[in-house]
Amino acid sequence: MARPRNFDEEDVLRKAMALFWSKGYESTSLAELLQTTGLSKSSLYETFGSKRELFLRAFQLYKKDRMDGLTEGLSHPDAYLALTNAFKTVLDGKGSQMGCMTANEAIELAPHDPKLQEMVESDFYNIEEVFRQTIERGKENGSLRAGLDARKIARFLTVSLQGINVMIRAQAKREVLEDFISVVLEKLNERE
Amino acid sequence: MARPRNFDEEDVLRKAMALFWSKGYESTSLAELLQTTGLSKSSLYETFGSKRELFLRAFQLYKKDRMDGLTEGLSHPDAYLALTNAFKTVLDGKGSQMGCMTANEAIELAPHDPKLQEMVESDFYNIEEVFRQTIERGKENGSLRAGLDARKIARFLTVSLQGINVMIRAQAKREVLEDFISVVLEKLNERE
DNA sequence: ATGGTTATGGACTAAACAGTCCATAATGGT
DNA sequence: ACCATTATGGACTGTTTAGTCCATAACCAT
Repeated sequence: MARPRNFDEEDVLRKAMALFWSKGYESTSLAELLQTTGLSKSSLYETFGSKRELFLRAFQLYKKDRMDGLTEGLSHPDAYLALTNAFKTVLDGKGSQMGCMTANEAIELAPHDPKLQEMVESDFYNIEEVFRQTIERGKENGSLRAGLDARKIARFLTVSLQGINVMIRAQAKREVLEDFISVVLEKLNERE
Repeated sequence: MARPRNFDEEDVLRKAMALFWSKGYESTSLAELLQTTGLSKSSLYETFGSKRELFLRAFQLYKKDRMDGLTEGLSHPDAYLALTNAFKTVLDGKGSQMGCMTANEAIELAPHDPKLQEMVESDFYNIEEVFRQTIERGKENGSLRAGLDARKIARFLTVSLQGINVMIRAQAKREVLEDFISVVLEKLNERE
């Protein structure tokens, strides 16, 4: 019926995501987006409408990808092992150098962009929730001590993760992050 | 002998700092800088050379100001009280909404700008050091338990602070941060 | 008060920016 | 094979960007 697209939308979104993730929104130019996605200007505008809309869709995809990864990483029945593993993965995972796109946008865009503030906030809340559920599960099956305040510890882990993301992006020494994570994880073990 | 400047250099730097702190480097235009400092273009370029050099000087001033504030906040002889107070101050302090400029630049500029990476890294190290010294002092005068690993806990506090800065900029609910800080501070109290 | 010196307003530039538009290319159904 | 439809390359636009430059203004020592 009509001429077909010669690109895959999700593929393009992932390439755009990597760029925005690495450089931020403002510092990523349309020219760069065109170059790394391989799209022409018309195709990009026809398909996504504007730089901002492209960004929003890329960011949504990031949130989904990351949440899927986190949920899967936390799926181990032993909650302590699950959480330990999740935190250690952050040091060597895919976006090891780039930190977390949500943390990046929390700093770059959230303060002056209500829409993004909301997207960032909801992502942080989702992270808190998946941590909380993991902790509840651990309390139930005995892999974490019963006295833990699940919500409080979940918030502790969520904010801790953002600290790690900042340090990663600043290229902090590995030992600093290892020390940090080891102290964070002690919180899950200690007797009161 | 010659026509005098009709502005105070440090005053201008502080105004520029506030702008860069709030909006980041790229998103702050020269036009805005001129408007809020009141300088003319010629004066700004004559005095500071370029947008980047102005930014660097503003950032240096920020680092100095903040380190002075932190050192003073930690001067209380009781190290536990000193640290408690320092963390609680972050919630209501001056740049309450804007987070920490160093954390902001860690995310915006450090990954692609070696000079800034270095400035950010050294700031984080200085924070770690002032925490460490406070902890050592606490161990000596009995306000903290002797078993603490000062460097490790100092790193824990440093990274924790960056987590808080991200959340503040994302306008996280106060209770989330209060929960976080309360867990962080427990680390200073607990028996092993 | 005049001259040497620096500060400053404002016109100017070149490049980069996001975004628009249209003529043409490529397709698949008939 | 042709038509209706959508995709695309590339020319084009208006704005904003950081930065330059020069003629003039303001000052202070003499």
